[in-house]
Amino acid sequence: MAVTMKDIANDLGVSVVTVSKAMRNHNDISLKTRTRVLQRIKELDYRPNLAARSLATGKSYLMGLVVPDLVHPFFSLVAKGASRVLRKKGYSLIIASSEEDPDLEIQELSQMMARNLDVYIVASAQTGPESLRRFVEQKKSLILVDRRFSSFPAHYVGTDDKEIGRMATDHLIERGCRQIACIGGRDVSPAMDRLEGYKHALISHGLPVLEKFIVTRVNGDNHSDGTGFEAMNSLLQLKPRPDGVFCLNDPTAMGAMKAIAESGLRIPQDIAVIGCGNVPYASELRVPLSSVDQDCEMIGENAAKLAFSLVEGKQSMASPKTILMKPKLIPRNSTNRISQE
Amino acid sequence: MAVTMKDIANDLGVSVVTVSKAMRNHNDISLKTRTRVLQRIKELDYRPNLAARSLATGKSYLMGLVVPDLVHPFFSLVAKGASRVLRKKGYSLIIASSEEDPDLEIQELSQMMARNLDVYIVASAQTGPESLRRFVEQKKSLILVDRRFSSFPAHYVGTDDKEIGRMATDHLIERGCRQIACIGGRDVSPAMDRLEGYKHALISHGLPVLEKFIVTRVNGDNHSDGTGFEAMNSLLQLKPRPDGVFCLNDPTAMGAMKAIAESGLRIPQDIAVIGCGNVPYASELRVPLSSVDQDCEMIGENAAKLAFSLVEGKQSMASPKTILMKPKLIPRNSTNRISQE
DNA sequence: TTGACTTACTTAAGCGGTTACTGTAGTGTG
DNA sequence: CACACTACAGTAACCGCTTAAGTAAGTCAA
Repeated sequence: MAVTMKDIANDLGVSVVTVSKAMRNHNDISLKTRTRVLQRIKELDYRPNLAARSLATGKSYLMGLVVPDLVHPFFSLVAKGASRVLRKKGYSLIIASSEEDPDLEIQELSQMMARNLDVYIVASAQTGPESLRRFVEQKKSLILVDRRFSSFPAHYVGTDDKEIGRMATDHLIERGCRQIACIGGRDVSPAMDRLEGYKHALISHGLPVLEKFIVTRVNGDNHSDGTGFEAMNSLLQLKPRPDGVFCLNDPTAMGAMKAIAESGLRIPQDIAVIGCGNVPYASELRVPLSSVDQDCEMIGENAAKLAFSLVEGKQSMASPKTILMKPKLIPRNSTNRISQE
Repeated sequence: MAVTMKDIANDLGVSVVTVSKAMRNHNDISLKTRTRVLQRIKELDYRPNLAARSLATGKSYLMGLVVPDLVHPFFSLVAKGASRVLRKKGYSLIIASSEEDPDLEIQELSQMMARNLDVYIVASAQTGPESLRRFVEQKKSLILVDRRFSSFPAHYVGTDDKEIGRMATDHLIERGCRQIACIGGRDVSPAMDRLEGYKHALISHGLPVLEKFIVTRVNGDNHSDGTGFEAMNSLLQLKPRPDGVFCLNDPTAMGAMKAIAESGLRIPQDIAVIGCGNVPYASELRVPLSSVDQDCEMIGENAAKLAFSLVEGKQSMASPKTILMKPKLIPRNSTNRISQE
């Protein structure tokens, strides 16, 4: 069996409580004793049993992260950012993937609740906030990332999605596009907000908002599905054809680019394409893809930092905080119409 | 506070032990009592406190996964596969990233050991097995994935890397390449084995193994670094120039393709390129990349299954098991010289 | 020199479960 | 009808750690 406090206490002829206190720098232990204890701890390579500590303190020193898809770079970057912050404070991260399935998400969260995690960070696949309410009821600390719900007050870390929509659309307009389509997901807050930004940008440039140019699909953010490809193919049938496409995320943009390429049209000369998320391999695609960067790692970092302020009682669930990253335009060849005219 | 067994016991006028036994289908509880207990459990949405259970049983119902880079699709797919298996059995997964730093890896593992995880699954960034020995000494269950160490007997789940090397090189030869270079990592077992397979394939086709055609770098498996790019640039200086390149992994291949493209040469006509790992976006790259698929998810699944057989005592650390996936060639345009002759 | 404080440590209790042992009806056996 | 047996439930102890409440010795001012 592993070394316990008892072993150390016996070796040194003190009580376990003394060991416990010495270890955690309580101030009613003499320097001499503390030194002896720490010395012995080091010798035996002792590490406190966190399950026991958790039981005694009611804190688990664990945070949970539930994402819809671990393989999507967006979420793995969020995980990486969060992980980096937690590590420094001796916390560990339990990660679960909901595979975009609302029921599975709830199941994973239930599992986590049995472990009494200190904070739950969730990029939710729910269509509404109902299932999440019981968190708040059970006084659990919940932080939403990426996706939020109107009329559900909760801590949130994400990106200024309206700004993303504006930024991407402005960029296409600036590059000379006038028939600008939009492809993306549905029902999730980032998609809705980006779409709103898109419309706003069109209007403020005096361009019409055409419903036929807007294609939304459920789960439009997945590598494996053909959302972008199919949507683009249907857009290519239209007259006039779009000369620019804003894809609400990069995987969709990849599908769209494929469709354009297969139809024999050129990117960006015939149709310019811009995505969002700035996946790490955006520059290596068939045409290097312009995208709007969201600084995913910072989203993770900020979520973790917010998590700590919840644990430490500096923030409460009662007054939800919202942290929005500033998006950043990364122009690449897929919208480079000026130099290639 | 959350519902405890005590609450249920009080409500029903029985002892906590009865509740505990009923919950876990012990056979010395009457059907009637069991039903009442389960009923009440459901009503109150009770979930046993896993920290307490862990303390009492010595099992944590947690498995740990340490990978060098969570954002690399290979490892996130492994995580996904493992996660899927664990979920079904009520286990959770603690994931940590070592960022390819051996010290950080040890630190993360120490953290995990404090939680008494049931099994540790590691894609190690160590250069040797020394630091891992203490696991075996402390009788911890350890499973290595992807990378292993000679002279360190441990459970291992990976791919038949020599076969990968043979397969990729054979493919290039079959496509007419005769000057075949190889770019990849160093010091890690997959790289060494694939290189061996590469040499073996050349030899068995009567082709010479030229050291100048073999470029190895430490940490050659990272998106952000320029290993593939730099290595390819140096290869392009050689006379005769290689007409085919086997990159030990896809990110390296992406760098190599970039270098080739920038030099004005064509893929695959002038130089064919094949990678390994078959990243999800391989088909969307500037030239769709031929690759050798490793079935990463299955690696994760198998590691998790092996983990359970360790937990259940069906396997022991004393007789390490090795599970190798069969690699699969996925030809794409980057080696498509026949139809484009 | 005595009571009031400190300082440094210990004892007791409990966190929420589990396991091993005990006890008590009811049942069947010879 | 005494006996052993089975079925069911309860009691006690413990997992390793923390917190709160002692306690004993030393320090100091009046």
